Amino acid sequence: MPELPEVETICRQLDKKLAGLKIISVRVLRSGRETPRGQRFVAALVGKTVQRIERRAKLLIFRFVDRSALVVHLKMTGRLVFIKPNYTPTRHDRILFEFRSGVRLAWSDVRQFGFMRLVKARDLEALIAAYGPEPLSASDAELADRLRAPKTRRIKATLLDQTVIAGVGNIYADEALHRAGLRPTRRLASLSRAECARLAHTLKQVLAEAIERRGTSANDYVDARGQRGTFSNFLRVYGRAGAACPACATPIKKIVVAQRGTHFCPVCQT
DNA sequence: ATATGCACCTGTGTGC
DNA sequence: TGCACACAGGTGCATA
Repeated sequence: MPELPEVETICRQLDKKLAGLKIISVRVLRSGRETPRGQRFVAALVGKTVQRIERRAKLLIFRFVDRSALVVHLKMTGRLVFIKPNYTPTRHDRILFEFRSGVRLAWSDVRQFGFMRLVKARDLEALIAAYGPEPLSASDAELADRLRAPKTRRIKATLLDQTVIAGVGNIYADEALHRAGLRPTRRLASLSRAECARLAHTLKQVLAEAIERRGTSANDYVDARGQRGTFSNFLRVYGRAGAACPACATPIKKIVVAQRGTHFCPVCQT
């Protein structure tokens, strides 16, 4: 589900409520392939105190005061939602956390693609280093340069590559390309410096706007308070195949690029 | 180097 | 109504 803006939204809400709190209980309800199972994980986590919660790429990082960290990837359908003490677990809940002061959190994941890993400070650094720069921290020039580097690749595939730029997923790749007036299938070698700069700019713009609206709920996504993101109402192409382009009223087309559904306006995007 | 296919899972929507 | 199939905010690996 979540891309950078959704993970950022959840991150801010978690940090606000959980920073400084100690974990007092952990209940593993469903352990899948990527779910920590058993007593070791629980025993290691109980008693740790959250220093703060950060986001890097699409990862949520619970940093503990002992310098270890819990790294979470929600993948397609993962959720982290605050729950009430009388909450009844659903079949998709994987782990329930209780913090001091009674705050509780549920991690659920319908498709079970997501993971949680408890790592030491060293391993965390290595994990984080593998990603490209954060688009909202990097300059337009740096982003444009990185986007231009793999010359023969399609621009959409490059946007989705987490080692080029971190945090961009299918929705915001399509939205940024529409705003920049670029076809997702364009090869990078064909992009002018100005076009790359334009794309870097629209990418940052669309990510920032989506964060302000607490993300996009195309389907299941909800934030940590269980609320849907409202950027869904401002999408220009994603999920709008056949509907009118907001700029020129031409019907939006849907094709497959880099194995992903890809939406674009055949007139505005060249 | 890049693209493609498939795998990991479950749920939902579509068309017959 | 039932059933088969395509597809879904992500990523990783094996093969062309």
